[in-house]
Amino acid sequence: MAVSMSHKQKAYQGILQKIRQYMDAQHLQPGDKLPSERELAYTLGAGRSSIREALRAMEFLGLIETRRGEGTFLSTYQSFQTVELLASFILQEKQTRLDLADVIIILEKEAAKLAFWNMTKQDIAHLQAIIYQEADSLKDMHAIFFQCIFKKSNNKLLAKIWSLMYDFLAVEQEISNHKFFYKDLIHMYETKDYQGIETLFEKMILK
Amino acid sequence: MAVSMSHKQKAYQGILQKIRQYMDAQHLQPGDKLPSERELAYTLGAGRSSIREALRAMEFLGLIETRRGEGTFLSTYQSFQTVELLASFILQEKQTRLDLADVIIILEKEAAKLAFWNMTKQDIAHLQAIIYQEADSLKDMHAIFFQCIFKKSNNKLLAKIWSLMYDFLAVEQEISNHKFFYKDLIHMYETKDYQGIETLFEKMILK
DNA sequence: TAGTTACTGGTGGTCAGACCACTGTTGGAT
DNA sequence: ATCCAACAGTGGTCTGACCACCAGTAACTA
Repeated sequence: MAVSMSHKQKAYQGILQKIRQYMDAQHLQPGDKLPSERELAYTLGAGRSSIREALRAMEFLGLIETRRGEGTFLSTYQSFQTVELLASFILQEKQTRLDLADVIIILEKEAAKLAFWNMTKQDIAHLQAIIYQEADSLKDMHAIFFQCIFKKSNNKLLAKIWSLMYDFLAVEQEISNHKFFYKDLIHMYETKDYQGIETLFEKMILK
Repeated sequence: MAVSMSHKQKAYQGILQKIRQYMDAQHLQPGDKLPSERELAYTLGAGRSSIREALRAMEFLGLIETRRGEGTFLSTYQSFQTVELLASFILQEKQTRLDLADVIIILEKEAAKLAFWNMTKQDIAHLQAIIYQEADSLKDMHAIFFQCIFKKSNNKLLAKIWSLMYDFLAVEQEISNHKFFYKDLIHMYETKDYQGIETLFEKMILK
């Protein structure tokens, strides 16, 4: 078998990686052309059908754009259409919601900890202001509050995952019960109580 | 051409629709089995490769699950495919790759902690076995090791995010430095040292 | 020369057939 | 009744073959 399959991983997943590497190595910009499917197949040592499955995945994500007779190109725009499509599939299974809630708490906790070391007095004051100026809803306030924290965490990926998950949270679903929570967190920043953050969030994990 | 192509629409898109219809007509429930690829190809009048491209898309969306030697099944865990989406086009950016490493560590840490309360002696023995039976690569070993832990964490969403992120890790990128790491973790399970897990992972976060 | 046409090579789109590796079952031997 | 080997079915992959389409280029015309 040409494509190295490390443990059940399908070929197209490996190919995705390789194509990504290729894009990186060649410094491809949006709009640039990718090698032809046949060439990719030869270069990466895979069958053309496997290459195509990988490309379909990328196309589905809006990463590339294929034009018959011309070739495959890096997409110039990030299509968000996919997001909406996916949103329509959101499931209502109970367990998933519980999982989701935990995941969000975990992300918020870690962001709060990462942000800990970058938190200035000004930032703290800002947080304070957020919880006092009444927002439309608790959920909005919560979102703004943590957007701020995620920003200070300096990890955009973490922030992105969070915002995505957060969008899925049913509106009715409670976020954090009381304002005490936010005040407590701010207080920990003020008093440099790193360990306290862990404890504060830990209580909220359901299981 | 067997598959009706209403101008420019690709075959697999039409096939997606047809499969949807089929699912509806047959009242398929999550977990039910789909016809085999060959049968679908015959029934829908398309080539098997086109069927596969459609199935790949559905799999990518988390709608189905394929099991080699068994068949294709409706996923019991639909939704949050969004994560995948996000992952891929977020990861195009540069800085995010550094963030990625941290995120993965965070996810693994939290999974390890969630799993803590469900860990039996048998499970621990299993983990032990994994690190001793030499795998193809360290990355593979690591993956198997944590797949086990994520399973015990009882949070499928967390696991899904992790596996996705993990796929994006460049092969060369080191995971965890030494085998000591795994042994340490196992030891903490044995000695019921919950706090130790936090500390163990904390050291690995870059910033 | 300038403009049109026809040709040609390359590309994605699709299909058919062939293996392989894996799974669950079945039927016979014990 | 139990066990195990052979088997049929399935997804995973590769190959080779067409087709439809596009972009140049060469040839032809005016």
